[in-house]
Amino acid sequence: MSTVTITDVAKHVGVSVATISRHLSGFTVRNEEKIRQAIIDLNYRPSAAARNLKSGRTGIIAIVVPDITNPFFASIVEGAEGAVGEDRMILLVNTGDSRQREEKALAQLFGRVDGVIMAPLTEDEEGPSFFSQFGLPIVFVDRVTQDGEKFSTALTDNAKGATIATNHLIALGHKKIAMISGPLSTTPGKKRADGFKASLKESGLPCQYFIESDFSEEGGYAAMSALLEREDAPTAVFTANNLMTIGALHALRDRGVAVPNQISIIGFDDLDFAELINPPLTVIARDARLQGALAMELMIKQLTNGASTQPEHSMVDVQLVERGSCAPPREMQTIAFNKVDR
Amino acid sequence: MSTVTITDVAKHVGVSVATISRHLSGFTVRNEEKIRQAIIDLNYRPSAAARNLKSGRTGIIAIVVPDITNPFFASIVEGAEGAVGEDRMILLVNTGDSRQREEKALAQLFGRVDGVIMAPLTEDEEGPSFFSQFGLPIVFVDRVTQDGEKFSTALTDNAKGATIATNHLIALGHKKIAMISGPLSTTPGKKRADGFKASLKESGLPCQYFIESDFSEEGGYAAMSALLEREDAPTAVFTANNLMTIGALHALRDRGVAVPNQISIIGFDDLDFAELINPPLTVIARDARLQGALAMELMIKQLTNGASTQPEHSMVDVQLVERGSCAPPREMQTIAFNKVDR
DNA sequence: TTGTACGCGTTATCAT
DNA sequence: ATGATAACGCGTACAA
Repeated sequence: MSTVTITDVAKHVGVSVATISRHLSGFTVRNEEKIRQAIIDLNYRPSAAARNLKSGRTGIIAIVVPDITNPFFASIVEGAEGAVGEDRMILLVNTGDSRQREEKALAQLFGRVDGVIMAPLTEDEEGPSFFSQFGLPIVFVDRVTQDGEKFSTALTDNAKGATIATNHLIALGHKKIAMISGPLSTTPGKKRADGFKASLKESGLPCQYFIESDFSEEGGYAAMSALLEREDAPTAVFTANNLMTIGALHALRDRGVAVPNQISIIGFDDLDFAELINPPLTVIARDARLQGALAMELMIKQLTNGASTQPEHSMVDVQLVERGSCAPPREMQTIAFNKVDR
Repeated sequence: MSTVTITDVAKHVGVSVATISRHLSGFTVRNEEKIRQAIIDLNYRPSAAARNLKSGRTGIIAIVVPDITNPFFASIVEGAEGAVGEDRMILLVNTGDSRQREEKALAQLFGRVDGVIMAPLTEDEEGPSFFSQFGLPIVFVDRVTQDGEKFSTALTDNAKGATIATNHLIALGHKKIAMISGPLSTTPGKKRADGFKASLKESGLPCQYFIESDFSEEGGYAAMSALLEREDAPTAVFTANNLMTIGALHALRDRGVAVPNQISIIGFDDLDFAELINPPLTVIARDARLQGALAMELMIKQLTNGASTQPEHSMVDVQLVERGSCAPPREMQTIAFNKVDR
């Protein structure tokens, strides 16, 4: 147990604690060498707790995500980690998609961290107001809450991504286009659904195959299965996140539905193995690491500039990555196949 | 800024700070209701820093992993998170495979956390002696350092997994079996290589296709490419972790090598999409979440029982998950194909 | 049951 | 440049 304090070092060297403290803070003092040696000999480490108490700061930034095993959030965390810098650390909270855990975590966080980067479960939360009430800086990443405008955000251009995906399918000639959507209570869920519906409307297509699911692999599986059950099944589907895409692919595989011959599929968020599956998966991609890094930068800016900082909003761009999972609908394939599939 | 302290509450109610403190600790005091109300009215939150200083504990357990975007480590973290309990939290440190960051993080951790669960970069580190010197409880997960025996560990039965994988290939009739190994300086790297070599030797097969790589996707790609370059290429390959498996699959795909007809492949660690690729991937699987949970349990046990606790070692089992990526070598396929592939 | 007063380890202020 | 000391906010032994 390192029960050795600054006082012990001071006594050992024969100076006052103030001198040791100053040396630690980088000031020039008299017995530099002796002090350095004493610190090593005694194995002295400053107490973080005492420093926190004195300074009111902890040097720790919390990052709250719904599910760390989702590769997207893992990348967000990695990006944030990379941008946190030398003298701060990250406290990860994985809420496991549980509102209870999220609330509890938020309460616990106060006083332990200097700020919170968070991807809230849903938009209708009181968490953030809770924090703003206490003056703890907060930055939203990927998702916001209702009064999210008042805080800095690092989001994705969700609507644009959904529009690109939908238009891609429309351009291929699809008329019966499905969307397996995320919860409309979340930012990305809502925005992507909006983008999808807007594209459909613009092209004069009806919105007949819209399923609100839950961003999970199981949800994607169930939704895709339901879609395939329908008498008049869609010829193309847009899945609103990586996990649901995986689930949908499993459903397709289990039922022996051929992609893209029988159905086209495009997912939001790239997957590590998108090129390995057969056919390679066409997706809307974005740089999640960058998004995490941006969130951290916004947080550090707030921490540096103080409470008076104006909230800033950064946006990560999306792009279409065409691989092989989208093709014209079957009735058009003899005409357009060559043009599109290669 | 929540600059409201316990003193403010005490004054507001008209009692002493001790009474408030006792109330907070769950003791029965006189003005329960008034106190409760005052706490709400004033928005009082106990200072974690002050509590830490007093108690010497932080309620935070650090978990140090090399790469959080590796799904395996993400699952470890998730498992640990699930077992951490109500009144503790997790501090995640992602070292990004950098020894520097790892060392720095360890130093920063002291005083901020009650214990450290860690997957060290390599076995030849001084980290643990560093910790034992300071009396900070430590539990190794997935990997240990040289003197790891002295600490609690939550490992996988790596040698067994490698043996099962290798024997599976041998049983199919393969003679030219390659291994794309992890760094021999790491626990899993070394143990899996040992298991592979032992199996070969037991069957009287030479070890001609052993490549030490680095557990990364790029490394797996390079190693697989090198293997395919060889005049007398192997007919089967065992990849020592998930990322290298992905890399190897990419290399195979890029060169148009058919699996399992031209080459069989089996990987250590299951993949989310193992069933989605063509052919579905045969793997050695283990329960990473359980492993993380076990590590956390060992840590909590140590924290509860104090420094006198004897180190314990828990082991997570492995199992063969046969899918479609392994078949007899080409020259035998006419004979054995039916028997094995279905 | 309640209040007083001290200590936890550090940093900052004030004199020297 | 240095030393003594107050203060950070909380918990708790001690006395009442």
